[in-house]
Amino acid sequence: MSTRSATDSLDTALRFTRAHTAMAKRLDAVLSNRHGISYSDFQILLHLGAAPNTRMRRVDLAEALGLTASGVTRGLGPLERIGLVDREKDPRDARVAYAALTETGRALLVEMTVSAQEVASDWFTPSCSTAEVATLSALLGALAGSGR
Amino acid sequence: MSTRSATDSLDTALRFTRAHTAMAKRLDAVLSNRHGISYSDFQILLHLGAAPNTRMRRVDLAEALGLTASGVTRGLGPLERIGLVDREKDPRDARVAYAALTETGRALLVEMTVSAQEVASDWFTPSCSTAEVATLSALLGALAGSGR
DNA sequence: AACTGATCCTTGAGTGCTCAAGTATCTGCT
DNA sequence: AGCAGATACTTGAGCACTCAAGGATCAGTT
Repeated sequence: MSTRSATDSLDTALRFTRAHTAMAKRLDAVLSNRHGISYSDFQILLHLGAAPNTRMRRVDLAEALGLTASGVTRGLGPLERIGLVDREKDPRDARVAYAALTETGRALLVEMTVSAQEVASDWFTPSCSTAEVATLSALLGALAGSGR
Repeated sequence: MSTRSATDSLDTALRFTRAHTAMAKRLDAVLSNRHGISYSDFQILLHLGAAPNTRMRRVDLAEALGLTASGVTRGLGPLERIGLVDREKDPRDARVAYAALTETGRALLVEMTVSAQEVASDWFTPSCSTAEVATLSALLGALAGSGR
């Protein structure tokens, strides 16, 4: 019984990574082809776009994405270089460096969001009803929240 | 309406990767610490263990894992070197190289599976009931299946 | 029996992360 | 005022993949 449920969990975990691999590949392929930006970079832009003043501390960005601070530094590098994101200082705390969306960044984000919504919707639809996507979303939300 | 459902899909996709990142990290940390083998290597061993004669063609392994053939070659390298997996030839087709679990590989797999079941179970439990895990598993199975 | 195209696998270069270690700055205790 | 520890960020080395290209072998056609 408890054994049964444990093997179910492992099985679910494996399906989880299998499904996620497929989804991420699809999203990444379309976003890269259409906009020249990877799925992970898009995630960064999206979070910045949703934040007040479209800017965030790097540490908070890492927390929001489930990455390390290191990963955020690496990801932000190219985005700064191509002018989508700006580096801003905090006048009160010299340690922090904000990442802020530029005007071009905001514009690109809008376009990319349309593509991403389309891809995500197409990916879920054939196997899941709208209600099922909602269920999935709720479960994933709980798991992502407690994840750390 | 249709717009609403599209933004839900994107939101679900983001939660999906957020939750998966957290889960994979956890699994990886425990398996690496306790057995010195990463989560992705464990997945390879698991699939081999479930296959007839505990061996598979590399191409089939790639398909099962959702990876490219290239990724499988890279992952198998270290496992062969430390004696968990053997390379076997097909007498009828000189192109194919089977990956086969060794005796040590089978033994380690059994131990690792116990750890992995425990971690997976612990990870799902606080946020999901057993029934919810079952629902999740079914949805993910459908998505993973249609993924390609 | 040779030519064409598909299949299986590997390799070089590059991406996107990780951890561990290091620098700089801030905060609180004494 | 000064020191201790926490916090923010960066950097070097390394891991787990990817794609594109290439080599070897096989199966079907002529």
